[in-house]
Amino acid sequence: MRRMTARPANAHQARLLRLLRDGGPNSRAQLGDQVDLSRSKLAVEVDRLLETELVVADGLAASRGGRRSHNIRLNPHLRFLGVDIGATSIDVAVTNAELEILGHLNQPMDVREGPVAVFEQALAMAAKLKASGVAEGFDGAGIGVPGPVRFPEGVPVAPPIMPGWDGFPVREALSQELGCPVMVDNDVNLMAMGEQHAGVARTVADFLCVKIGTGIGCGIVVGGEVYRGTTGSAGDIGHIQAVPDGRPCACGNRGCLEAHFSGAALARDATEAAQQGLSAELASRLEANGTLSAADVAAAAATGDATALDLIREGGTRTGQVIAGLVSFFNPGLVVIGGGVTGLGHTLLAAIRTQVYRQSLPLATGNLPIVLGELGPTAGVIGAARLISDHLFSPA
Amino acid sequence: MRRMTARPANAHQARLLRLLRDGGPNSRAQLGDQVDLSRSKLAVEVDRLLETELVVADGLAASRGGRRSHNIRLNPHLRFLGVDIGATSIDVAVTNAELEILGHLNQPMDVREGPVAVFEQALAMAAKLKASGVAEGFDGAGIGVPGPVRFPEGVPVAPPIMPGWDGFPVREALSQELGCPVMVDNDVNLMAMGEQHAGVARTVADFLCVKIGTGIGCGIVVGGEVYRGTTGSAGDIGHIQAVPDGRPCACGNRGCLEAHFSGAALARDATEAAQQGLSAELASRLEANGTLSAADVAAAAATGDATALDLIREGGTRTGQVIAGLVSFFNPGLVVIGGGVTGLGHTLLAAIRTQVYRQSLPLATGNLPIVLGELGPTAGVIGAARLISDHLFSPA
DNA sequence: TCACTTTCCCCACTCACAGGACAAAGGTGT
DNA sequence: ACACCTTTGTCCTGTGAGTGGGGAAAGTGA
Repeated sequence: MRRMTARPANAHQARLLRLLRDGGPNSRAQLGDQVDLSRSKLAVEVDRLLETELVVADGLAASRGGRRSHNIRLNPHLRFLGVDIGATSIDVAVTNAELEILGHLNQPMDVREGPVAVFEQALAMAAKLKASGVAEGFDGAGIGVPGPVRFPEGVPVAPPIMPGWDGFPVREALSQELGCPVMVDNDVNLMAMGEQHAGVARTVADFLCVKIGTGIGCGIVVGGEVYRGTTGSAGDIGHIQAVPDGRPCACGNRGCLEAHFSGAALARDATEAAQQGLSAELASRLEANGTLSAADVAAAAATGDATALDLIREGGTRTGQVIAGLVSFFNPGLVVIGGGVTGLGHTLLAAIRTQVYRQSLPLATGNLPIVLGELGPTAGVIGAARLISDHLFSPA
Repeated sequence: MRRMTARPANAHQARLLRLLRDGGPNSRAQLGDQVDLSRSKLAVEVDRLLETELVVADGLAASRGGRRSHNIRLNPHLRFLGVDIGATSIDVAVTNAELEILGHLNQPMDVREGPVAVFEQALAMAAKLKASGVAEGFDGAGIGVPGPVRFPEGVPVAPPIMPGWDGFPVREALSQELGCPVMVDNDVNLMAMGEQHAGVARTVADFLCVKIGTGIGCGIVVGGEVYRGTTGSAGDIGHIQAVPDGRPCACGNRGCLEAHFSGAALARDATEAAQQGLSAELASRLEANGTLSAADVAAAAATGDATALDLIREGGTRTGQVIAGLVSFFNPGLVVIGGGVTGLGHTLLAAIRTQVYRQSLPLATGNLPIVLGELGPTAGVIGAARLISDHLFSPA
């Protein structure tokens, strides 16, 4: 099929496309109820959208007590590609225009191998998804990378954990390679957008999305829009000092949150504990695999291992301390916890909650839910699809 | 003179009013250059504004090489009242529509005497200004209070340092009393708006404005708009933990920033140091006045008193620690330091800068100015006037 | 079958706005 | 002083967006 290249010609059309994306197929009449337009005007705009083939007519809707309405839906052939590049793995997914995942692949991959190798891998995964029949081509792609991004240009800037990525023209290169529009953002921002679109944050305008993976980052949503900061590094909370004169961190300071708790730090602590004989459970796992990861700690905690539980609780407390500060400052309506370590589940969440509710003022925490992300590993790719669809579904 | 009651009828008129407010009197032609409207349309809107008497014609402008243009300016009789209620004093000022201060009064007053007494005082000061001839009445008033505010209703909520203010209908009561529209906001937000309008933050979209007075608060500006948080308590950074297991704070926790550094804490520390004989300078001042304030510490520091300098430096370091975290999180384009303790001047600023530049990542601090507020005690009242003028200069 | 509802299409009418023509008012060079 | 250009303000008309009504089409329920 020929790829879509049309864009909405005006704000009305953009509005309609987003309604169809977020609300699914809809009758003309129902659309009319949601946008403040006269019936005639609505008909004109819908007809124009039909001409561009961005939307298609799709049979008749159920009657609401009178003449049945024609259903309108986004073109079912539209396909978005969502790529979420983590520190140690790549997620690639294909969605339709309603951002429903049609196919999803995950592969381990070290981001430090550099942009060329990583994107070769990602494109191979995309090709595999194509071959499986869920897509014939892509109308747009969203890319998440684990570091700060100069958003308008789609270029990573000075990413600490991604040597070799600084200044790599991700957007341009992939746009060329894929032959479709591409948008690039920080992976944490995409997770926030994912949870906002299809997860726990659907109804909240201002919230924080804390992603604890290999590192720690925080997506900031203000008034329904991702806030990226002056240089695109907003939400970089991994290097906030959590412990005065604490552990040395790769960034050169001491006591950074990331140095005390993160996927990497947790694995290191667990290994140390196992070697010191503090936990038989962890020690046996270390012997079995040769290394320990956050997942091992989660598993050990699930068996009731006291050392593992302590590690999680202490990490949660540290994280909670930092989040408490952010809550006082930002007064969000919701805090979402996500990322690789969500496997640590309730133990972690409880520790974070305890610390936040203890340290922040009642006015800010009074009605503040702190919850785990709902979408798990799909949050990033859904957010990526959402990113590019927001871009494409806005007036040209 | 009859008070203005008109409001702009549409977004174009609102835009023009704001241009005239921020840019001063202007010719019709120059306005046309700034507002992407046809000359005919512009003429119509300007004529309508002239009819409402919100703006007046004002002679001829200088020639730009052809026929001279007529000057347009906001009605010179418009008057806004700005009231900034601090913890220990009240500032009241009258501005014209261009937000230039025409008269300004300051009086000590303890906010804990309650809203009735405080507003009686504030209204008396407003009356005094009227009597001095700078205003015959007010077309709008902005009020700043030192605590969180439910912004749409203009009602303080659970203000820690203002017992008796919780739920007091400030906006409604003052609107009745003054007979003009009133908007109420947190004093820190108003300071931020003041610095944005007429101070150091004129050209910055995203910045933080840290006010260190009796307490510590932080105004947050995102995309040129003040961000207030879900419940209006955003920016309440005084109770972020700065010192683990530090001093007990009135809020019930330990180690809050405010407990370690603020006007109140500084006065306490200085008194203690004087009593312990650590500083002859402070001791003599204590003997002279009976009490010590932040201003005494500033004066002592100016004479080179080591103890006073140490107190300031330590406080600046603490504050810097917290700000460093906020900078990592928020990635602002500017940090403004203001409030009562700006008298501590460069010593404080240097300590804060050192700490922030040391603790935050280069990407966030790379091009981050940290400066003192430019407007001093007038920032609050200018911000208050700006608040109400923003309200009045928006489509009804 | 009939009365009623809902949806959809068509058309005339309103209104905002742009943009051109022109006059008024001022500069600039000879 | 004069011709000529530039800028500004006003008037007027054309255009295109959008509204709202009328009525046909298509359905429901009694």
